[in-house]
Amino acid sequence: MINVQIVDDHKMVVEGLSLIINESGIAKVSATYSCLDDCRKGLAVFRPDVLLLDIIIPDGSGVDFCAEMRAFYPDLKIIMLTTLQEYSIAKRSLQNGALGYVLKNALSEEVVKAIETVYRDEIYLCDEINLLLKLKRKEELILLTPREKEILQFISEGYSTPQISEKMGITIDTVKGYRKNLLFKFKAKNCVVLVRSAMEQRLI
Amino acid sequence: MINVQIVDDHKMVVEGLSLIINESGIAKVSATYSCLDDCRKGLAVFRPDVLLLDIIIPDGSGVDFCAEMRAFYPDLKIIMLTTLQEYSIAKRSLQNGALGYVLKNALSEEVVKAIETVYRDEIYLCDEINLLLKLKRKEELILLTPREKEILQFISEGYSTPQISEKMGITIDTVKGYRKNLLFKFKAKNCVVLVRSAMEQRLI
DNA sequence: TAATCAATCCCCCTTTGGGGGGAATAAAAA
DNA sequence: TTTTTATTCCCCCCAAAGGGGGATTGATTA
Repeated sequence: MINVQIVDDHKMVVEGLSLIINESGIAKVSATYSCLDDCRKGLAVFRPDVLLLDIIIPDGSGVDFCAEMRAFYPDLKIIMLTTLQEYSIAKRSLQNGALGYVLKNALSEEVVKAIETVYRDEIYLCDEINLLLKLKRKEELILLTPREKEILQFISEGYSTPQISEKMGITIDTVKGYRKNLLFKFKAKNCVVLVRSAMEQRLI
Repeated sequence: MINVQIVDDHKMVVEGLSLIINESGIAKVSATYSCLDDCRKGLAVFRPDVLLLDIIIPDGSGVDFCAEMRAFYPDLKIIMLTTLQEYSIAKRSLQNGALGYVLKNALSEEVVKAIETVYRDEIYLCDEINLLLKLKRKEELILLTPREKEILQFISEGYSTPQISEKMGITIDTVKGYRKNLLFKFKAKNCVVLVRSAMEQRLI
């Protein structure tokens, strides 16, 4: 019997999912958490074989949490369970050590299949994500430096270049340089598109 | 026995929810749909007492669909079932004739309670939304004219004022006028904030 | 050691954005 | 009928954005 735990703040998903997993006969849900902090504490006490992990969680990002838990518990198999059908998120998750990626609009049986697969230490991706990864394999992930993230954040809050330069204690020209570089990295024709892309990739 | 149908593209939610509603003994799920178009066809054939309606659906907006269905079937009770804990969405839903608003991170029992309540033609709001509506009662909803929506869309796609004027066949000055008006309506200091707010309110 | 890269700064220039006004038209609502 | 509202257009002006080119430091990495 595979020991499974779930992190998701949507109680309805958790309840429905638990029912289905427990009835499958091959796995059972030993604990559920609605936030990352609870999960952190729970895993320290009682460690499951497989962790089903949502990405949008009130107290943090499931993607980052994935990397954190993999560092602590290298044997833990993590399956991302999310509504986000986006290449950048899926790729980031896999880079952070997730073994599975299942969309919430998949059938529940798919979760059971995913649990079995990652338990054998194999990767399980639902069809939609598999396709996305194949199609967009060439597209590179946008990696931002800390300074770039700061400036992106200020831009998205509507601050102008002079205002940002004052807030950060650097010259206007430096800020301008970062702006240009951000536009280049995102292939965005202006700040509006830049912020929109960043929001869609959950970088803001 | 209250007759319930569900529209939600997250099959896991639908499956879990159906189990719980059917086991409650007071309601049963007679059909489920994963898109609005299926639901439109289904309701024409077999009409339930209560419709549980997600807001983010692949082929359209649950909020708009709510108004559409209420026009066709005035007796149909609609409960919005969503992850969106946002004032503007909740208010828009109620204005469009929804009788209930339940967050997906509520307990499943809350859905059963909501079904019973709206079946008696009373309004059911989960606590979080009730609080939001009380707190933000003064904040006015942003209503956009068709032309404003078009221009907002173009702005969010990164087009400049001259480009928009060309695309729409109106002068640059007219587009400028709309821009200024949009900034005013959203109380946004520039286009970046405008688009960000619009995205957060799902107007884009 | 040589090469990268993040972070900082500088110059040039043109286009776009945004704040301030105002006004005509036609349709819809009061 | 009067009033509101959506749509359209016009003026002025300045600040900000964005495209192009560059350079220097210091840390990390190959």
